[in-house]
Amino acid sequence: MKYNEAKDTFIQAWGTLGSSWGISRSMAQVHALLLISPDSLSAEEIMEDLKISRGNANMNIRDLIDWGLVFKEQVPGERKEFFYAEKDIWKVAKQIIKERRKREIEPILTLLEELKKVDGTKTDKKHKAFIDTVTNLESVVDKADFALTRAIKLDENALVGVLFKLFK
Amino acid sequence: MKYNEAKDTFIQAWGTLGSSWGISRSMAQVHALLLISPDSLSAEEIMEDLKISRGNANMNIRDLIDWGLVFKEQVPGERKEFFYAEKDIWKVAKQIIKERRKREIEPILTLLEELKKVDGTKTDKKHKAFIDTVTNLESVVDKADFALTRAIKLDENALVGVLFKLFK
DNA sequence: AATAACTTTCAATTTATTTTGAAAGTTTAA
DNA sequence: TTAAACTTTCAAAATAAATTGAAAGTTATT
Repeated sequence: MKYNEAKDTFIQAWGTLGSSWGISRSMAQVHALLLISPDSLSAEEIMEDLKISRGNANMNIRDLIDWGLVFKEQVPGERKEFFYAEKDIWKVAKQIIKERRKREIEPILTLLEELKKVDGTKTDKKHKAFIDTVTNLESVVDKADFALTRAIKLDENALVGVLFKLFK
Repeated sequence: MKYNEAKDTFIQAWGTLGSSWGISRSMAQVHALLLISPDSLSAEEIMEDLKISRGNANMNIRDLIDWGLVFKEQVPGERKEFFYAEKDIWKVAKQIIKERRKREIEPILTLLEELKKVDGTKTDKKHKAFIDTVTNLESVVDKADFALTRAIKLDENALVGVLFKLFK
């Protein structure tokens, strides 16, 4: 396979995968492009390469910076900004977990805590089922949260090592 | 908070969370409704409760069955089908991981393996960066896959126990 | 302080996804 | 075997999300 074909396949696949995880296709594609670029790229280059508009490029670059996955850089002698991605995929994964935890897990736990306070009596079947589900859900989310928080403090191999030992 | 308010809040929140993980709002809502229902529900009841069309209800129920999260049941003396969800959230989580692994992780690993074969020489900077990213990505996805495969074989508390020990 | 280089914004548009609902299909019961 | 009960399908419509691009905003240069 030629380089350009492989590159396009990669960017396209990353975009598709992104969509199925709630990340916009363009954002995933900008990320993919920066992941495989040895040098940092300007907004101009990203637009041209992915054939997207200036506004789209700008917005997705900003979002990636917000997610802590992309950084900007000043190149001496150049006025415009250049962007590069964190290349260490384990760091990338940890960063994504960290952000989603903050954006999604925390609010959900707050909500579940609130929902447990619903009015009702033990004898009401619907009330009981509701409390049971919410309580069980909170317990699992809580434990997953704990596990993830610990996992992202480990290095790439340690987590696997731990789980491996458990099954040896 | 009154039961009905809590119920609606829960269903609505679950729908929103679903959207941000690539699951359609309705599908997540049908799931949420079944999770908190003490009894199994007919398509009719689901449609009415969530105010969605027959086609939409049918389709999302089928998808949930495909995902292994919902089951159908025949109620003696009734012609229509009734549906109920797996209530054990740890089992639900394991099932979702299992399905996403099959649907998404496996194809990605196949693709990455393929992309490593791209033509090029060691001296080409772009080629090298591409191979590095793909290789690193494959290594992380592989390890995550391994970790997840092991994790879903554990019970709800064991995983937390393992990670806890590691940090004690 | 004027201009050029560059970045950001956002209303309008396009594209993608979800939902509807009526018709077709299927199953069960009389 | 007919009809009623129920389920599935799918083209059209509605909704939601992403994208465009031109104008406004900002910053650096002369």
